[in-house]
Amino acid sequence: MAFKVLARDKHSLARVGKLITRSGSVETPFFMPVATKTAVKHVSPEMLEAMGVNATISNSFVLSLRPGASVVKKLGGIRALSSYKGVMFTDSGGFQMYSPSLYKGSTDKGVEFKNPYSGERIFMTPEQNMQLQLDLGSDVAMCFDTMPLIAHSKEAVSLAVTRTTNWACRCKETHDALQKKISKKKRQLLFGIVQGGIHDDLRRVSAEALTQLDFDGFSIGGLALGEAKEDEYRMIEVCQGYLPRNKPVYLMGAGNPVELLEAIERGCDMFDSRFPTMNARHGNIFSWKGKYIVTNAEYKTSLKPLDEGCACMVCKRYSRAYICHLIRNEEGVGYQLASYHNLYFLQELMRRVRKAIRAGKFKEFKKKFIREYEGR
RNA sequence: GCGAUCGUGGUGUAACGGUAGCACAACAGACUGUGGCUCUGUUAGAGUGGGUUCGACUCCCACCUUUCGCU
Repeated sequence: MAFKVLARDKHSLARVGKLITRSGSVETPFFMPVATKTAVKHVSPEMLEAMGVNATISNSFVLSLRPGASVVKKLGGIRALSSYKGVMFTDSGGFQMYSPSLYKGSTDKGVEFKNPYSGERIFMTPEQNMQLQLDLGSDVAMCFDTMPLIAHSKEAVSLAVTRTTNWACRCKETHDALQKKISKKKRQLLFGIVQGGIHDDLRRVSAEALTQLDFDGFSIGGLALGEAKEDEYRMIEVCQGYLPRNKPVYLMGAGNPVELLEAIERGCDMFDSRFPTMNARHGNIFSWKGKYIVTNAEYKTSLKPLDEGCACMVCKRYSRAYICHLIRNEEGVGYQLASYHNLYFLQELMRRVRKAIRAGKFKEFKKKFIREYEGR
């Protein structure tokens, strides 16, 4: 069993659980930073450990380009490469269909990508992707999915759902076969991904089909990409109506603090996003009193910490003025300090959420947080 | 002193006898399973004075200014 529920909220689907992998377990709900090439931008594995981040997600497709699967395999996997101690996820690369510079096209067989470094074309099948993620040695792998764009027609999204389901079967079959000789406790976990855009019926079709396969967890993909928040939350609700309640649910790509609480209330257990680190690089700071932009002129001379309610290493020591100055002048340390703070903020938010759920006070916690964060 | 030359937002520049455009900077915002990328708004300009003209940043004159040359 890769997942255990430890506590449930009485008034919603919110819950505290434990994701158990071969490299350790992580309490849910949790947020994992994006470490595409096994590094969170500007934040070392050591710093992640210091702030209590015990899971990250890297990108198998990007790692296959550099340093390459054979190099990583020779080293003994991405943990040996990075020496990060937490649980390591890998994403398949399906999301890179979203990137015009990498994605060329796809068929029922697989996806054609372009290697941006060499220009050469790469054709990747679900089977190859499973082998790749095993070679990289992550603790949790994601299915190779087909990512419909928001702008796509319902017909196109429907085709993406069919293909994603088909590929999920192939991923599961390949993944099982490749790990047949490995003991259950030492196996890499595999999550299926629900697609379906913002269409209730397509989400249902996708979720029901995936549920037929015995995945270790289920991801909800294709959201948090600019659609209306009400559509996003409704899609989560639709998916949750068909996904098994004894498996972890992973909302992919979500990283906005309020959005995380809304998703947790609707039964989601885990999240990843570049939102906190990307915002940090652009000077956008998360705080308990809301998001603000520290590079704005008014902070040039502010000696306050980024967030007066924060206990992180950055807030204990550095001023807004310093970080404002560093980021304005493109100093890497500025990106690092802001990224550290934003990631710490989400970690602390998740800690408080777990505590509130355990205490039976999730709804009150959420209400209070949103009121203060959004200033109303 | 004489001659030539230059003068357009904070900076660098463009066009034109008929609404002064662009880039950077500044100011504000966006960003959600690659990207210190990128995107979106906003502010802000004709050296001074006169003349010609329906109309002048544009043509003419004087002064001031820049740069160069000559004595």
